[in-house]
Amino acid sequence: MNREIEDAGFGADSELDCSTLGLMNKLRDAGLRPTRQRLSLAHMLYSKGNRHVSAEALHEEAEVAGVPVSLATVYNTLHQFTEAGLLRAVAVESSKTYFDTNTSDHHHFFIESENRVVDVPASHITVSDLPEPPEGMEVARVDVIVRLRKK
Amino acid sequence: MNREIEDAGFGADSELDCSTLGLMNKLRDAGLRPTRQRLSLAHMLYSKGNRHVSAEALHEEAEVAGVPVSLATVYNTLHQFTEAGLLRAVAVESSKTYFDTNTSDHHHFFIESENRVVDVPASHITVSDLPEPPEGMEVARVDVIVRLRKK
DNA sequence: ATTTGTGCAAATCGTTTGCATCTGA
DNA sequence: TCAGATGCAAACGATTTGCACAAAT
Repeated sequence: MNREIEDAGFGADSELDCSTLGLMNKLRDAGLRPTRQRLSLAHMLYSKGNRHVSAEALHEEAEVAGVPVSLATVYNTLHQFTEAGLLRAVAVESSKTYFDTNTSDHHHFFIESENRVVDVPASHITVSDLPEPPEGMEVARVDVIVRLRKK
Repeated sequence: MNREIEDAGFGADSELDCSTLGLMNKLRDAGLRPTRQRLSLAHMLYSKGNRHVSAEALHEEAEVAGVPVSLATVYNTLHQFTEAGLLRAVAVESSKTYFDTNTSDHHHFFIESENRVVDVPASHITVSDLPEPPEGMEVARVDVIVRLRKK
């Protein structure tokens, strides 16, 4: 087991905490090999509370942290995580895609002046009187985006 | 007045109906010169009920209709219209921007399999218990997107 | 005459892809 | 071993921009 962790690229001075072990299982469960890059990215994503990151931002963060990952791999990883249900893509504005580490039922504030996304617990917004979907269609998800501007 | 309309590029066989006159005023009121291209685009946008178009789609539509407009002008026009409150940008997925000719308070169905947007009257969705916006912020708008998939 | 809009082509931005190379089970 | 992952650079699609030309007031 220790061998495995070593192989994954965590040297003697790295934290070999249960969070890392948890991540490996998280990835395995999702059918994704716990590679060095995926573990690093997962670590950055999930060890700081709920986050909303763009591919570009995560890539830079990795560089700063001295973790060599190509941008293409960041994109691949984000999409794989999303497909696996480990992340959720948030569509706030049609230019950048934001990935939300919070996959539970909730909504979003979008602060337009800062291009920043903030979670709003689902319990704090009630959507009712939803109309019937057209024939043969069903509701996949309801996204509520509360756009905020400076007062 | 008729002169003006002729200058705007509407020949003898064009419909010089009040809809066109209305459009000219609509543009003037928005502080936009009623040029040939803007009038044509406005006409395509507003004479067929509520629509959700992408720049690319509108550009093609113009070409088919024999109205020569460059794609850059279509983009410019759509943005100008949006700033003027004549259109509303809908963010459904982070790749294409859709422009909605319905600027009144309402929400959207998004049919993922067809990349199609459909209006839902605001009266058919109730959003309640909205949380307090952070200090110094106010709600600019609440967007509800009901994502549909084939059953 | 002066300001504003238009078209084109090149530039940019975010994202995806092809392919040779490497790595984990 | 060998399917699966990575990196790089080139390809891509949507959108923007710079600038010469044309049209509107």
